[in-house]
Amino acid sequence: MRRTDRLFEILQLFRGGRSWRGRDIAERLEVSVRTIYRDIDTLVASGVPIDGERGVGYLLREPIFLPPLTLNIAELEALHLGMEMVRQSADVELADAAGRLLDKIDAVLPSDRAGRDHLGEMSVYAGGGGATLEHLAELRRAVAGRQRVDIGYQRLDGQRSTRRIRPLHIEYWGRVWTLTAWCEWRDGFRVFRIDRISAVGPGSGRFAAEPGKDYAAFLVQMEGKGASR
Amino acid sequence: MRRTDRLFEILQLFRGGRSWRGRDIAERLEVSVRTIYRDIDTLVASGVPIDGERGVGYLLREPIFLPPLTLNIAELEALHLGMEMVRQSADVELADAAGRLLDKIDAVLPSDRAGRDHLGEMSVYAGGGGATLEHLAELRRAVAGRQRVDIGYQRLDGQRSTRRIRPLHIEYWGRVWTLTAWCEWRDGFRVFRIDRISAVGPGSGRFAAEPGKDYAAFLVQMEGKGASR
DNA sequence: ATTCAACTGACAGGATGCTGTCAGTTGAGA
DNA sequence: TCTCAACTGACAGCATCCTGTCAGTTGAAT
Repeated sequence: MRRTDRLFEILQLFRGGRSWRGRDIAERLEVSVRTIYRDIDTLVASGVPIDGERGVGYLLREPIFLPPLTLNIAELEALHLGMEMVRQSADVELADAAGRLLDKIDAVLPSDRAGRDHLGEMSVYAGGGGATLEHLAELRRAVAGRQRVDIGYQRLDGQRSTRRIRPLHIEYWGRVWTLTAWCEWRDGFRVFRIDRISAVGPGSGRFAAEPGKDYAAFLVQMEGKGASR
Repeated sequence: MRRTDRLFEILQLFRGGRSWRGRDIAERLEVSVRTIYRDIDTLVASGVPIDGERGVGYLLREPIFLPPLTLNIAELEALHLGMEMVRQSADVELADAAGRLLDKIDAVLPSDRAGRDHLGEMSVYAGGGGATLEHLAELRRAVAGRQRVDIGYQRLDGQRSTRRIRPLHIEYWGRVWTLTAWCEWRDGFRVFRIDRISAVGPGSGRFAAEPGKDYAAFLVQMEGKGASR
């Protein structure tokens, strides 16, 4: 096997997410362990974020590897605009991630294209303040992990309530984030504005998808009502 | 010079934007033209979009080159979310560029991370329809190129007018796009909602930045009025 | 202090890649 | 049809890189 092919194979092993000892990689790829140590050195030197620890092995610190890409001007502008939109309108975790991604991009662009003023004569004012979205990140995780949660909610008329819900889907409407959920106490679908959710707590574990109470069923129900989305 | 260093130098030459003949590159890097033909073949084979034509030379079809990058999960989510926001809320040019960028990313991701459903249990509904933003792209260009334009505008009360303006800045507010301009007929700053601009025409060429009539002056004036942004 | 596995530096030998040259091909223009 | 520059295939010779081995180092655990 040629060296460049082997380097690629090592990256594919690491992409799987687990850690690998040098000796194990050597056996797998049928070379000496000395060769694997050199290969890992080469990958690290070219920027691949590999962590290694005696007794533990090696693994990729950041699992998503993008090979060299070429973009045109409009694609770079779209990237800058989109990251600014996320920085201002999503939760702090996604906003920070967008910022880090821009930093990575800026670090490798020529100096005439990098830098803070990457939007030129455009500005984004889409923020609603971090506080109103303090629960977005954990709700995203609850949706992804199919975890019931108990939420504290404050309706427009000021009335407060608590609900035990199955969070099904999150929507972004340009200024407002909403959560579509199945409410176990009202036994029906409800849509909550995330900026009015005042508390999120654990709500008795995970839930299984149940026909008639999932997001697909919600969409069918909404179509029946003729609601325009 | 080692070959890999020379390949990098060739990329740097192309990043300058002009075209280069094989013979000129060979002279510059002090190797034979045969070697340069091999180098260009190698760059093309690894995905660099180089165009070549007899008598013209070689140049980079897409001038922005990103070397290998590694991202974590949140950064990839931010990227997907941001590109979807652009696709739905910006003009067709930026929306298409965002789509192409996502296609490029998906093409190089492992299959478990690529694909259309990249937002998982989130949706973006930030579109206002392409028609209302039909002038955004040309206004972006007018701002960038400091070109006066004549616009047809329809105010909220239905009244229509035409204005000759110096377009200074574009703002995105989460649902609405606005254009900040110096209106030459009213001799003052005005802010126009881009979805209410019904026509854009050439407006007697370029304008020079004029103290008191640029975007910085506008911001000072807005601060004076205590307006909250 | 000792042990053991992970890791590194140095070396020899082999393998692979690279370069310039040259004859030939290609394509556009006259 | 001819000319000319851009480009390619083939070749020999050289240069560089890669690999496995082995002695030594390192660091954690005992």
